[in-house]
Amino acid sequence: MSRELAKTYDPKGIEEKLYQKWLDKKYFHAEVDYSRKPFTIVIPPPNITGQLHMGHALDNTMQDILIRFKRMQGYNVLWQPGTDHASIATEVRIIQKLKEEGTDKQALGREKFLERAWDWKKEYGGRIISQLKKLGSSCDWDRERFTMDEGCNRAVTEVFCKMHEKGWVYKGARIINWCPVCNTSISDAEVEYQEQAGHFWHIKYPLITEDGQVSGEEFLEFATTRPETMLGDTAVAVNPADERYRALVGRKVLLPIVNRQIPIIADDYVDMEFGTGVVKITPAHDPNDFEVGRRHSLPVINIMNDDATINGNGGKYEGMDRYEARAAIVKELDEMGLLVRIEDYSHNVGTHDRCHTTIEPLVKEQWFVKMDELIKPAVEAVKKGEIRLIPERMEKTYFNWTDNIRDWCISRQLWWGHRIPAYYCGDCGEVTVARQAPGVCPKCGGRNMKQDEDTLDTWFSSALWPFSTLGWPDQTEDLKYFYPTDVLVTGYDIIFFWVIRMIFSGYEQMGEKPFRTVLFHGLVRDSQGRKMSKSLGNGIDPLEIIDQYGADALRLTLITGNAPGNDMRFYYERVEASRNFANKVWNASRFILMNMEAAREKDGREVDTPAAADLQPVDKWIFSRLNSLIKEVTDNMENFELGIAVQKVYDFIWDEFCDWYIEMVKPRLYNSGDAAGRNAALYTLKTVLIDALKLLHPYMPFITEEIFCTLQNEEESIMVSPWPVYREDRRFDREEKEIELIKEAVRGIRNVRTEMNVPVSRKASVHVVSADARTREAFSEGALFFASLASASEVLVQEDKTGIAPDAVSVVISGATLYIPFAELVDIAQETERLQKEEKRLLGEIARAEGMLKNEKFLSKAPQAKVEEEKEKLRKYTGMLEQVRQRLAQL
RNA sequence: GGGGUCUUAGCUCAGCUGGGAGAGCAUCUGCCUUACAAGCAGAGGGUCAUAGGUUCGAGCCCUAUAGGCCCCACCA
Repeated sequence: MSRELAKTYDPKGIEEKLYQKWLDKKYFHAEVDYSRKPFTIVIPPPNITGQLHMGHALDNTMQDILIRFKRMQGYNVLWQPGTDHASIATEVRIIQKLKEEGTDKQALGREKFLERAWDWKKEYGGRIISQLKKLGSSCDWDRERFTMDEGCNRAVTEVFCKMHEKGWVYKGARIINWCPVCNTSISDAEVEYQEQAGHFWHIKYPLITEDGQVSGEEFLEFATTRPETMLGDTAVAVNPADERYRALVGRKVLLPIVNRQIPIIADDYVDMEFGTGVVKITPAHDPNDFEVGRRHSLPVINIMNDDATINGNGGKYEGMDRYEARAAIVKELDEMGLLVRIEDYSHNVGTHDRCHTTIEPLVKEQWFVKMDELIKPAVEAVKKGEIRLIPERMEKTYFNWTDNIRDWCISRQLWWGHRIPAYYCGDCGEVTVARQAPGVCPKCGGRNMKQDEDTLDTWFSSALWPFSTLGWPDQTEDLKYFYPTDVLVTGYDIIFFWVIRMIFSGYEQMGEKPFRTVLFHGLVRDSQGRKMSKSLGNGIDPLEIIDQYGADALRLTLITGNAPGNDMRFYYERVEASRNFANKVWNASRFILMNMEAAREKDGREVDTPAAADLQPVDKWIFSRLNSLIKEVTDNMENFELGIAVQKVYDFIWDEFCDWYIEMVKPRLYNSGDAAGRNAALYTLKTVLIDALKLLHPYMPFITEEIFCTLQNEEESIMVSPWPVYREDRRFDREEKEIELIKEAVRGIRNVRTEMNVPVSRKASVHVVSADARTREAFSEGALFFASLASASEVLVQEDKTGIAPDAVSVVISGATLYIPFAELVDIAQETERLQKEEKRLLGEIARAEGMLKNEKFLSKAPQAKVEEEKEKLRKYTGMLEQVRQRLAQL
């Protein structure tokens, strides 16, 4: 920025220029350095299919704030970036594209398909990275990783093999969630339950009589929401305690259509209270039925193909879609007189969270991770506080999951992902899990080895991210130095998918937690509180916001006015407010620069450190205020209270620094012939501004950098400048109090003037009357700015009321009374009314304080400091009341 | 069914470990005061969902109730 500054801040151009500078200077780059303490964050790797959305913007802003804060504090910070191959999401997109081209996955073949996927990665994988850069993210891009790069692949294989050796990765035929559209199994976490209106079909099966005949009279009635699954029924169950059916247990019913005799079994799973107390059991297509089937050694009859059409076990329904079959079967049962009735029924249906297809529970051979042992250290870690979740309530969600955990189905019938390192011998059928493809079967020596066709759940590799990115499975220096990482910032929506899995993986593979703290944020919603989504078309593109208002404004908007873990609504008005703040900072800086320039011309000197005696009480006041701010903001940030911290900086800059301090020093800058005094003021302005900019920098990196460099007239970056620290020698309690008193006086006078419709331009003299010498001195010292702020033609400080017109307007503050003798316009009645109002207010205050102080229990139980505080207030208000009453008496 | 969370000014939300209710936007009134009208100076506006309880003292802690949102869960 040149010394000539535009009147309004325009982030365009500036942001790109500065980001390039930071890159050129390698400020983001981290190297192992044992002389400094590390601070590490691994990025939640965005999907290569992704475009930057508000959620990313929020997530990455938070991380960047922590990273920049810690960097300035002197930590050796590493923000490890990278992207995720997003197995299923990417594969679906490519399939879509193929479809548009009139071809499909099968026609292309695995190898060609993967080529296409890598092309995709090449083309779009970098897009989101460049978008993160626009946001100002200070990631170490030299270390950018990808979940399917060489190192991550090795990590995945290593973990799979190790856990297999341990018996924690196993293959088995279990009931899994099958997506018939994506044609793959999915894990429990990927199932999304949706309330759907459906039907309850009440059906009856004929009983088989004692002598093996189909009864024409006796039936067993039950209800189902999925009649088509009857094709795979292998039993009918009742509760063992159910008197109604006790005699029937052990007998059989005829499964209509299929004409199979199936047993009536007793199992506790059946709820006697629900429906007729009879449940049809389809082990192959219902998780509960599967368990029941295992307990009773029932056959498992799979009736469906992978595309959810009925297979050969469905007899004449073979080839029919599951819903077609449902209708046809209901019709046939009805014709057979076995359909009792149909009831409307609303129930939860499991759907695939990607495509929202109703999932089909199927029994299939899949790979699983055994969870019961693995999860233990992860539970302990959070229980013991070794890993801290913010906000704390997330622990409940966490434990809710860990307490009910089931084995994790990790194999996917997809091509884009980490192929499972299991090899099957075509000769003897031996399964070999190995880090390297075995050329021959270790059992029979056969050469007919084939690798498992399946790939791994995309979260399998994400779970290793905190250490795979640092070089694991090699024992690298990076790993030793940067691991465990410090903070993980992420949305609460992926706590199950990712956070928990990283935690147990960290303990299992590294023997150590992956991070100390998890900082959760909520969702960014639209202005009506709806989730931003493509289908609703209500998404707001962060890049457009950046383009229009600047990255700083966007970042500030996302961070303020919301508590950790809470969802927030996105309003343009709020971005405007943030933009306005940027402009405020810009203009305050412009003001200082202009005055520095003026002083250079007028006084022929640069701003330098003034003699202690040249610093006035106002200067000490703002230093003292800044000092407190530094302490509070630092504390808040250490405690991850990012929104609170920046709100304080905002208030300080706008209210205290701009609206008060700058206004207070103007007379000194403009009028004083005293170069030393001007220098002291400029020094204070500049010094305070620089520290305030530093506090603001993590939130608004661009504008703060631009101003910082201009102000110092040098290239040094604010992002590597030291974070301000609290200084005892900049604490000025007395000056703070005195300036606050003057502010109170100014506000009082402005109030009265506004009430009386006196324009600012009409000056009047102000008499400050106080019996306290120190107070008089304070007003005398501040007379110059006090006059300008209070529109006073002159300020007369005196011990008593001598020489003050009896009809002067008065303002009572604590410890002083101000008199403004307006020559003509004082309306006695109005003035009396005003003072009476004030009297009433003071009486209220006094009553409150007295009430507390008269309360014995308050006096004995409240902390002494609190009691003193109330006593002090009582004294203050009593004094003020006395003044007001005296004044009233005069009128 | 279990759990979480919210209910604070017209709107959107802050309010940390309990000690006199805040911000932004909106509204109203003055101001082009030589950094900023994306601004300045003022003003109005809240029984902090309801009912109890704990406490000297409750927006904050406890219990119940009402309403909203979210997550989890295999009731066929």
